[in-house]
This record gives sequence, structure tokens and C-alpha cells, in this order.
Amino acid sequence: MKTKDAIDSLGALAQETRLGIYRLLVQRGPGGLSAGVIAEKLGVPASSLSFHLHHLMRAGLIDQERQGRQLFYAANFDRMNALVGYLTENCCGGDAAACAPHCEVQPEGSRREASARTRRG
Amino acid sequence: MKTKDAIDSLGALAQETRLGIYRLLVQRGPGGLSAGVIAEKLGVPASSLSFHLHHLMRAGLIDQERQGRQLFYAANFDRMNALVGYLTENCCGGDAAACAPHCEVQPEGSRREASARTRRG
DNA sequence: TGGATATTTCGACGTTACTAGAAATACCGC
DNA sequence: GCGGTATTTCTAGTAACGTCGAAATATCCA
Repeated sequence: MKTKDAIDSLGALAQETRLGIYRLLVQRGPGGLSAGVIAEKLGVPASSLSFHLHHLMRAGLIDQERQGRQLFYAANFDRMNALVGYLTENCCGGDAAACAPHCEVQPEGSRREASARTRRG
Repeated sequence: MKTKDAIDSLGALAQETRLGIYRLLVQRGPGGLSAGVIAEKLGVPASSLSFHLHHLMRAGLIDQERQGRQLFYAANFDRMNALVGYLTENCCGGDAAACAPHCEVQPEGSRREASARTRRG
């Protein structure tokens, strides 16, 4: 992920309504939710919601799919994956463990379980 | 980390200059850099830089320390840690592995510092 | 084709963010 | 205290963002 993409994704999530939308869609999983249901669940006017959905989509964080006269939106996990990857790689001194103590990174290939040695000073 | 804190941190990083500052400070490590050096390295006017440093500090992403007549700024790794934790927990379906396949999550309950089971209905 | 439903686009408004020069503040050495 | 250096705060202008009603578009069903 390029820096510009990271900024787009970060900016898209850095807003209460949009983060709420995204979290809702993550909870929901791959099936997604229609715009109407999202609007109802979050109590956001349709036009405002549309604005934010567009923003999230432009950032690549959610995908759109039409089903009849409804538009379903679903979280794009790959994109979030890439964002978290960018942050751990570029904003944690190149050492993912520094910012992700709940897991351990292996050079490549071998994947072992973490054993509580991931502690920053 | 609370949602509001996450939004503050995300917003702080969602800006080219600020992300540049933060990355620079991460590279530099705990020693940090003075405002003057940051300004020079990034080619940002002092007043603009101060604006962004303040923003990053308010978000808790960097810390300030005076040394003589210079102010040193250093990345707060704990905060980035918490942010990445928030994202993996709240934006990856509660399953960190879903968005961080490059690492492995501990099987069960060995680590439960933040709100590890944010599963609201 | 026409009416109903779901959603977006348009338009206008107020709010917040970014930029950067100028002035003010904090600190040091003398 | 005074000059010099490092940085912030003030200020003002411009741009971007967020909100939401009204109008437009897309789809379904009869």
C-alpha cells in the first residue's frame, strides 16, 4: 500500500459516522447491508449516508453490489489488512511486533505462536 | 482505546505532512527529533509544522520534551500499538487474523488487555 | 407505461482544516 | 537584563468537509 492510499483510508475512517458504518459492516461480514438498513441502524439521513458511503468506497474500504433495487455494502477486509500492514511496517519502526504485541512476526515462511516476548521497552 | 481516541489518532495520521512527521519520528526512534530538524527535513515552515505537531500531540501519537531551547518530539509507540489494536479488534470482525494474516493470534485468552471481545449486536 | 421503493446527486449552508507570515514566548550565554 | 536562537501563538485567507432537504435516477411489479 502506498502512502497516498494509506492517507485516503485513514481519512475515510477518521470520522464518527464513517467509522460507525465501517464497524457495522465488519460486524455484518461479507453479506453486507443495504444502504437503507445502515441508515436506519445509525440514524443518519439517506443523503448524508450516501455521502459517507461514497467516501468509504473511494478509499477502497467497502464494496458496493446491487441486489434488486437495493444497494448492499460490505467491508473490504483486504483493504483493512493492507492498512494495518502499512501502519505496522511504516509507523512501527519497521518492526511489526513493536506495535502489535498480540502477535509475532516471523521473517517469512515459518509461523510460530507468540510467546509473550513482544514487549516494548 | 475508545472509538473517539481512535478517530483522533486516525485523523491525525490522515494528512500528508503529519504522516510524514510521524514516519520520520518512528524511523528516528525514542531519541526523537527537534522541531527545527523536522522542519528542515520535510521542508515545512516552522509555524505550519508547529500546527501539525500540536495536532499529533493532541492525538497522543507523539510526545514532547524540552532540551534547552529546543523541543524534541518522539513517536509514542504505545499509542500506535493501541490504534492498531483497535483496528484489528473493531474493524476486522473481532478476529485480528482476518486483517493481519502476516501474524498469528494466540489461541485463547492469553492476552486480553483491551476490549478483546467487542461484539455488539 | 405508471406507480412505488431505494438510493444517489445536487445545491446551499455552516464548520473545520491547512497554510504561512508576523509577532510573541521560552530559553541560553554573557 | 540583553542579544540571539528555537519554537509557538496569532491572524487571516482559502480550501475542504459534513449536513440534509429536494430533486433525480434506478429498479421492481402490476
